[in-house]
Amino acid sequence: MREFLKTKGYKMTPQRELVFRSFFELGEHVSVDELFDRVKRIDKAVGYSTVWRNLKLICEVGLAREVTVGDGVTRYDRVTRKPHGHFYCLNCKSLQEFDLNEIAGRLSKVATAEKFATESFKVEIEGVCQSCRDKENKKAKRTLSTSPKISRTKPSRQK
Amino acid sequence: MREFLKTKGYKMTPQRELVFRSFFELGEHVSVDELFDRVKRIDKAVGYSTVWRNLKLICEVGLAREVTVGDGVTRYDRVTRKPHGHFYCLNCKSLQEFDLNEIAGRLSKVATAEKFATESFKVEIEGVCQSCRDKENKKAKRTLSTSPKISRTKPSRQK
DNA sequence: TCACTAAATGAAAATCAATTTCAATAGCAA
DNA sequence: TTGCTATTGAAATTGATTTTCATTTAGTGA
Ligand SMILES: [Mn+2]
Ligand SMILES: [Mn+2]
Ligand SMILES: [Zn+2]
Ligand SMILES: [Zn+2]
Repeated sequence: MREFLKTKGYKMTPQRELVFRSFFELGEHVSVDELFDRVKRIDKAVGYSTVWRNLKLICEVGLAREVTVGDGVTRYDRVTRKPHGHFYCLNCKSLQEFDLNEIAGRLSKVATAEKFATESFKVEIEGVCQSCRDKENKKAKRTLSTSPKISRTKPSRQK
Repeated sequence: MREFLKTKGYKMTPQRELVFRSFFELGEHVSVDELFDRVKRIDKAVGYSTVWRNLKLICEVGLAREVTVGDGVTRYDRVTRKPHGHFYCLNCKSLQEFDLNEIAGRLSKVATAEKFATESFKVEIEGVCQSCRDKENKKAKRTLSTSPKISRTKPSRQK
């Protein structure tokens, strides 16, 4: 890792080391805040901007990609294996991955047909995950009179 | 229109009328700022928040959808005909649409297989559009020595 | 080992789109 | 008309992201 960065003109520092390691431990769909919390648990002197900058760097060198699902918080997704799309649960805000190889093929064709030089795909399915629907069903059984539907309102940017 | 809104408990006002009309005139992939500018040209007394709120309302009543391409600016897309995906040119930031009916079918299958209750799809192809590549090629012919590649850097949120 | 230089850091400030607040205004139903 | 409520516009707030800047540090090579 140190060597890898050195060839690109970057230096290795304890903070960078920690941020990188923490990111790869956390794995998928990590937000800056989540990573910052994680890093702070080990070294509370590390600054937010350091975490942010190193997350950007991880993307810069091609080890992660930004994922924006429209809830106002950018997540960072480790670049591994084959391309994948995301299920985004509007209720619990979780992300699940699904394979994209079949669909990617079709998208490539479309892009070629339209003379578009593809850099990447972004495929997202918004809806409600099974776990949320199960919970909802249980609740519905208890409360037969009213129908407390799952709120599918788009989340506000505020906490 | 007035009647349509009335049934949902909304009132019609000159400002609302103007915002709605302007939105449908502009058509596709409109940002709040763009719409605000347009509206202001006709009535400069209309406030930004009024435009914003009415754009939200247009979505609320199902006439438009938000489109987020990851450049930090939400666009609003008139809901028409069949579902479509977007080409997003990383160079000129333009959006082009492409048909999604074939791909949508596959996505539905994937969602069903994973017990996910789909609400909507979001399919985006990032890359460089033909027009941008043409310009680039012309430039390359003139300047044979250097190679002034198109910047594919993700745009900053700042103006 | 030592000194030098560019890169990196942390705190704070700035930016920016999005959203809310609030007092004043204006639809519209009765 | 009257009264109630939705709507408006300006300004303030929010929350994520990004930059600034003074200081520290990694890596280089004498
Ligand atoms: Mn992922
Ligand atoms: Mn569109
Ligand atoms: Zn869920
Ligand atoms: Zn272009």
